[in-house]
Amino acid sequence: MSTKRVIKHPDVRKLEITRAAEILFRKKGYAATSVESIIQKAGIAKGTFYYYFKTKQDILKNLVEQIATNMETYFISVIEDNHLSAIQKLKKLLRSPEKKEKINPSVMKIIHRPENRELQEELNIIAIKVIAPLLAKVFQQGKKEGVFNNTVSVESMQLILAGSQFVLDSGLFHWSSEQRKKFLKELQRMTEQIAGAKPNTLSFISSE
Amino acid sequence: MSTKRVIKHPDVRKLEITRAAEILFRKKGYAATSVESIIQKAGIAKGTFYYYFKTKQDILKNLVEQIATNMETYFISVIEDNHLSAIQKLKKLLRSPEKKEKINPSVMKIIHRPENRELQEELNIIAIKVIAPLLAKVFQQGKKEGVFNNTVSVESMQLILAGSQFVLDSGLFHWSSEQRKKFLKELQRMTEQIAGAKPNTLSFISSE
Amino acid sequence: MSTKRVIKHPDVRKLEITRAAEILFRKKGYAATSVESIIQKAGIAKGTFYYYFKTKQDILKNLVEQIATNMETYFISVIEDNHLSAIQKLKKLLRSPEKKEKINPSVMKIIHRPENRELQEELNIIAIKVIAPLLAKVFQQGKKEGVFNNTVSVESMQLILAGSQFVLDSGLFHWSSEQRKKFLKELQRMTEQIAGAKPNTLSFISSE
Amino acid sequence: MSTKRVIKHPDVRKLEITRAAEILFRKKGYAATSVESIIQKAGIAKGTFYYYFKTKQDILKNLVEQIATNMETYFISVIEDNHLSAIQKLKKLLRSPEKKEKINPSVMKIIHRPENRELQEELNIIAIKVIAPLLAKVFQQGKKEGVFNNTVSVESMQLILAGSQFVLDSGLFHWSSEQRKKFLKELQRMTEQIAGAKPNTLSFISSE
DNA sequence: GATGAATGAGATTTCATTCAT
DNA sequence: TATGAATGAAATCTCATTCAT
Repeated sequence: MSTKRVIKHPDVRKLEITRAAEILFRKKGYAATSVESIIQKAGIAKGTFYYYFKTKQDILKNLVEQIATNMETYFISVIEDNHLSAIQKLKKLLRSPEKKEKINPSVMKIIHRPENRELQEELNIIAIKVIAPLLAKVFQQGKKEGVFNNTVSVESMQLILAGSQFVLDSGLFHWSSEQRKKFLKELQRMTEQIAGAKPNTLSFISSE
Repeated sequence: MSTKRVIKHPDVRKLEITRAAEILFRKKGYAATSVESIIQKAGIAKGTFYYYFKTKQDILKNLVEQIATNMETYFISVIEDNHLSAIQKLKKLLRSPEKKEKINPSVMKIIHRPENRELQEELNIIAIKVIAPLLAKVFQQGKKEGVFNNTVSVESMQLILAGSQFVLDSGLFHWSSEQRKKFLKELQRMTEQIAGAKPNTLSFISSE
Repeated sequence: MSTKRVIKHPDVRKLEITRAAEILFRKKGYAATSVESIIQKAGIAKGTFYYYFKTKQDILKNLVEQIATNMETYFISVIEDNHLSAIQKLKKLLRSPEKKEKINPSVMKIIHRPENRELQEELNIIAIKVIAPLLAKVFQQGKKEGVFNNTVSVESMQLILAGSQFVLDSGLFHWSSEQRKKFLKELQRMTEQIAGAKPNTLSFISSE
Repeated sequence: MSTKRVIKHPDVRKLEITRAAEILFRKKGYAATSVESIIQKAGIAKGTFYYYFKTKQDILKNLVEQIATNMETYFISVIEDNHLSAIQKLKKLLRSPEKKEKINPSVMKIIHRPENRELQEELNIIAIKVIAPLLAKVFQQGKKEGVFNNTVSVESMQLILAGSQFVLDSGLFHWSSEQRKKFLKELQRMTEQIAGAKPNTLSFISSE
């Protein structure tokens, strides 16, 4: 029954466990994911889990911090790149595969639940409070570059971001791919209207 | 010691239990609410709960159906009222106290969780699929009445609805009342831009 | 496997569980007694245990309070009986079978452990702080009745009580019955010396 | 990150671990002290602990044997010193700082617990069986020297020893310093009465 | 209709111990 | 000698659900 004891570098092991947990959290939610299922997926013993994480909550907190840091770092790195135009930055930030890896809406939902209230702060900061202002900055740059006519307020940015995330990325709705395309097209149009851009300036939004 | 057995009309009893559950679900989430706490709040015995509801899930399903029906009925009643202009209808639908009672974003969140997957359909129908198209209809009426210049697509409506709900009504963010006002103002402006309305046509959006 | 569900009066059930726990606590100590073993001895399911007691600690606390109350009540009842002489009271208090049932040195030891620190107060009150003063009172009565020549201070009483309890009743030593007799004889002599009584006035101390 | 591997003389290392364990056992009890906490206090790795001690029990056994040997050696060395009078010996044995270091009531309590039954014998020998008889011998010497009138039986000695230890040195009671003084005074008086000594012959008992 | 005692599967967590390096 | 990652049995506790009354 018992497999041989395999020793790995702590960082590797910890990452493996985190990955296993992440997958399960996304699939079944935090509460419905048992530590038992995590260790089975990770191929470790119960004790190993608790060697790396103090509690089940702890692994969630880890996950969040990781994502938060990743996201912010990535966004800032793009924004501070002086070689890029506003449009180029938006492309990178909104639809690039790099971003896909970092943002993690389902984990956000987990965290937002009242029983994880202590972790909310963290998320307030990233998703809406950090990312949206950073995006608003890029739109400002766009206005300077003459590609947008309006100033986009941080609040508008937050509303748009939240809306698209909830409708498109939350996984709560099961849209057909046509419906999805329609949504992205409308999102593009809305954003162009709000920013005062010429039609199709932001066409990359709707091309997945 | 033991409380007297109190016999009530089944419908009354059932409603009482449902109300107790609703309050707790909103406050602590579905998973974190124990049947024990529900019966305590409702002032009944364990067995009584299971006399009225097959399972814990069952009471949630009940709650959803109830809300869904209430909401849809209310929206349709307003929309079908031929005496009202588009603006009047929007006022009633978006900011009236009657609506406040019926829409229930926290229950929606409960339901949307993966472990309650069977209940999602229901909510897809109401929140985004039913309400948004109904609102889009009213905007269409508004265009006919000459108060809006653009057609507002169902999808835009859904994005705006989702965004405002998530940011403002989810209870996940703790905005100051000024920030809240700023959001509502921006929401108003965004909606006016999208609908192609004159500034302040939809001022009621930002007057709580 | 599963036996039929047997429903009993809560008081009866609670007492049964308490008794089972008491026996195991005495035999193996508090820490070494698992809830599992308690429920097996009591013939109940895990849940039933936690239906009656919030935690494992809780049943210990219960036990203590029970003993404390019993003991004090009994001692006071004897002391306030005006028909009895000091000697008669001491007989009743020190060696009667009624007392045997109430005092419970092994539970006292459990409680005195540092990890149960919160429960110590309780015991300070009974064993040393309550009982010893009550006994000292009886010795005072004895002096008035002319059977003792010395006043016995509360502190002396406490030291004697503690010593005899630790050596004889703690169960930590495994004395032969002769050794035990010798101890009781010496305890008798010591007490007589301290109280200033004629030899064998307190002979009942050494006659089990 | 990882601390350098420090190599020490085995005896030194073993002593360090033993000391760490002793402190923790006294503070929190044997069961409540984890091997983890011991290695942390000792600044070593898990494996190192198990290199020096077979099991957790093993370190306790070590501790006991050490204490037992120390104590007995010390007592005998004092008793066999022909230059000292009985009173001088008692002074050394009962209240000297050397003794303080060697006797160890809290470890005794640990050991006396039922789950450590195998270790009890050891302690029966020291605390009550070895020390008390040795003290009784000194009282005998005192009688020969004319300073005591009565023979003090081993059993009386054991009762007094146990009582004073339990009440005063167990740490289970939190006496004020006045109460403590009162106890010592009464202990002195009791002992003098039992030994048949003139008042204040044993005054050193009550002078800490 | 209503009660609440009883259930038991399963969840989280602890910790003494092992073993590959 | 020394390390610390890995183990897994066992402990405590939760809670939706059942059922005799």
